[in-house]
Amino acid sequence: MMSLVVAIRDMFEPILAEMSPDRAKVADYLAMVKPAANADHGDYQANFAMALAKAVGQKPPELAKTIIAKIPANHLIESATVAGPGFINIKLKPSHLESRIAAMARDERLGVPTVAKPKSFVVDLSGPNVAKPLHVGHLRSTIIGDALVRILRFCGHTVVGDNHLGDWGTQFGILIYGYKHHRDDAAYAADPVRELARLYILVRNLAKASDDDEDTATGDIMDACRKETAKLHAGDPENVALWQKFMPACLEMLRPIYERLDVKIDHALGESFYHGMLPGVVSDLLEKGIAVESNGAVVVPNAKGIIPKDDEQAKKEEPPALIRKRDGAFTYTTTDLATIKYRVETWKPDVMLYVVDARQALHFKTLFANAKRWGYANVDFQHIQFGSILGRDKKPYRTRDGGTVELAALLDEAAELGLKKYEESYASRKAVGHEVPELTDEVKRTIAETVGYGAVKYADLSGNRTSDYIFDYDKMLATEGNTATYMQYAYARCRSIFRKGDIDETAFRSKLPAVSNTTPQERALVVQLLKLPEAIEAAAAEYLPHYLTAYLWDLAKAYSTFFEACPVLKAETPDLRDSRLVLVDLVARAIQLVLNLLGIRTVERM
RNA sequence: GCACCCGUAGCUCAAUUGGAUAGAGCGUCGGCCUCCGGAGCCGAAGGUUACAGGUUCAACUCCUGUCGGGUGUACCA
Repeated sequence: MMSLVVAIRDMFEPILAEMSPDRAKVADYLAMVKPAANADHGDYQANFAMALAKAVGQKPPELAKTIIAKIPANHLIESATVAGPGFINIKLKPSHLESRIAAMARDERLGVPTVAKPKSFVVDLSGPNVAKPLHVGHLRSTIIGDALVRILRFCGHTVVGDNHLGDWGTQFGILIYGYKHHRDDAAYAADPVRELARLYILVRNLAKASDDDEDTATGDIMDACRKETAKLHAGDPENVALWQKFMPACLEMLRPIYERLDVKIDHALGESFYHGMLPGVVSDLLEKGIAVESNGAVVVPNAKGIIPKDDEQAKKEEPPALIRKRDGAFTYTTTDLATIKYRVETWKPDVMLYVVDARQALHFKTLFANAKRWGYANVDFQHIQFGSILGRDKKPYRTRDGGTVELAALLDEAAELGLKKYEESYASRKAVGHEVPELTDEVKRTIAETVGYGAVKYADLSGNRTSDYIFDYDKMLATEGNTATYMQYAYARCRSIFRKGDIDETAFRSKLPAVSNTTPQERALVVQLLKLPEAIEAAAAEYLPHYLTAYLWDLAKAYSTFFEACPVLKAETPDLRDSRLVLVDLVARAIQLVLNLLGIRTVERM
């Protein structure tokens, strides 16, 4: 089923084709049909009369009237009126809304079509450094990346998620050094994951290196660690064997966090995977004349083709991309180029998304430019950037004593607060005299985690991803406003109605009653439900998950208003009751579907 | 120095990519519980969209400049 907005555009298409002097502009004009900015103006609005008037030399309001007069008899539009400087306000026929909502209810995909021309995507997401605990810095890439994978896949695209692990860096030097000098064999045999975690922290503390400066920290111990890293990279048999021995345990450290986040990534091809390809990348770039030697290193000139000759020029120009250091070591640019080569050869993507912190914008700008020079010009590279997570003091989010916040602890706290929310709600409902069921600890734990983790994810996804955001448990778990909790609550209320009415939704859906939309609240809810396909398409097209949270927020508000005004189980007639049940069920399904696209779960009671 | 991002209500954020009277939540003020879940609903106040120009029928959005904040700037990834 085509979406509402497309159906309306199709109606105007022949009219505009006839009237427009420039046929090529018709598509642009049609794009000016959008949902009404203000519900008082109707359901949809067409803004093309002003632009077209300019082209044909007429006054916009008169031209709008002419266009309206040409609309053929149809079952879609009830009225089209001219307003202001030439807007066409469109109101849809209730009968059409009803038949659309019926079709939506019959459809497992809730009327969301798959794309006509599926593309192939590779999404680079999460990318933690293994061998150390996952921390808050990896949260956004993981959450946003996972949401994009889910959204694009739902739209019908082929999507490969790839976790580009940092599994070849200094942290292994630290582990190898620790294992050689401080290991406890019995502890390692009993629980390698725990022992490696202990060694990593021990060595870091001995070297007094923080998470940020482990690559640059000075001191004998860090020098020794870096030597172990260099030996690993040079192929030293002992260190390579240790690396191979450690890797399974390192991956095992990550697994529980991804499980809790409900994130599954298809591949985890880390830096180590590309290690062997790097010399070939450099020699190929040199052969093709894309890279040159400079100061003993190998570099690719910047976008202007410049390699700074002196400090003065270096200050003015964008830097070249270094692909082999003077000491012979390769850089992350080299690895990234090798990764592009591998991904293109293996998965042949049309689009490659890098869900990475905005601070790496310059790196990706040069990386993409260089990849295109190298022969990958037909791949659409996109840096899906996002801002930093800040604390309430607007500085990078840290623990009270200034350390990095580990994800395990963060999720623990979120679930704990989720449980507290439930208990507060339980007490207050009980106090008001509601009948509240006693739930098992198991069910309560599921509620706590669903609410807590959902709150964290939703808070991350509901803002425009490019801006920084302030991490605040109180705000993300708020029961008022645009939060996961509110959406989950709206869902639980829908489900509660079906429970209360003792209605089996599977049976109900198999024999759907007719829908009417007599009251303004019902009509508003119907129109909002029908905007679902547009919301998903927009989120997929712009890679902006917050379009989906905005949709959910509007839907939940429309539902709450409906809920207050329109009794369902106690509706005046059985037909009306059934009609409203369809709406309630659709709200629940739409919330569940969209939350699922964001990687957030729902619960039947909370 | 140069480059990129940002500046919207007291606070946290939107604004469907150039459309009508710039919208929400929190907070403030005022209503609503014999009623399907009050983790709720209805309403009010609150704005020179940092500032100054420009383009356009139309600018928070595009261009130029100024001020303020953040980030990044070849051998760490």
